[in-house]
Amino acid sequence: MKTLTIHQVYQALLTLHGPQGWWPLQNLASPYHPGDYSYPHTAAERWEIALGAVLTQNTAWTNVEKALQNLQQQGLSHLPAIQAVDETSLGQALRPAGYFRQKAKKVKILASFWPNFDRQRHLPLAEKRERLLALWGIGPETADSILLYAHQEPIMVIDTYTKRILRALGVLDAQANYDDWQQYVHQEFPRDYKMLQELHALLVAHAKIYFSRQGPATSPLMSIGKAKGKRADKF
DNA sequence: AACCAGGACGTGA
DNA sequence: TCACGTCATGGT
Repeated sequence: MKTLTIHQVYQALLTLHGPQGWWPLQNLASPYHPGDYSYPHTAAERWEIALGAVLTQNTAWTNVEKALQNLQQQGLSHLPAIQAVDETSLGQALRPAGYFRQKAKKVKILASFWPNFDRQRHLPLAEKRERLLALWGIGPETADSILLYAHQEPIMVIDTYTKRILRALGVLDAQANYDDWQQYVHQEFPRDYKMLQELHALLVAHAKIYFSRQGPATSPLMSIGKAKGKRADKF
């Protein structure tokens, strides 16, 4: 079946939605503006991205924002405060983000690991990825989100939205696993962190509008490509 | 009132 | 490996 290339998808989404400019955290000193890929500049900003990557696991970003507001109000935005607070209290602040007991544990583990890891951010990508994956609570998507957005490493994030859109376009079959998806994108798309950030952010923005499980919207991508069906109905 | 949201882990086969 | 249950709050 004839399908769009990843690069064609990227160009189409860029025309449709414009530059996204992730990561969309709110507590940052220097917010991430579309077109500005020099961010993040400071250790505090890199930590906020890592924190947000854990909090948004299978969770709507609006709920993550509420949890981040709680942390700020309770003086728990910075790393030392999170390291000092007990897990139960941290969990209460994280309640709006869901899975609050698990996420409190995950955040405590990541917080103790982060300073040394961030200090060694010049280490090889593969080694850093292994170290992240060795942590309880950090899976492939969270690890790659941290590497791509906090450390500006050229690695693709594969989330449910990415798979949903690319599968609907007939890119890979249903039995592909995370590494299969990632290798495919890496083969077909420039290994450039700025472009990979935009590609992923654009896929998420597009999916929120046109690939929600409830919404009736029909994606313009489906008419550009030759994929059959207006939108994927089962994933 | 079910269903869903930018996953990851533990378990059993 | 891999499918399946579990974790949890807030919006639609």
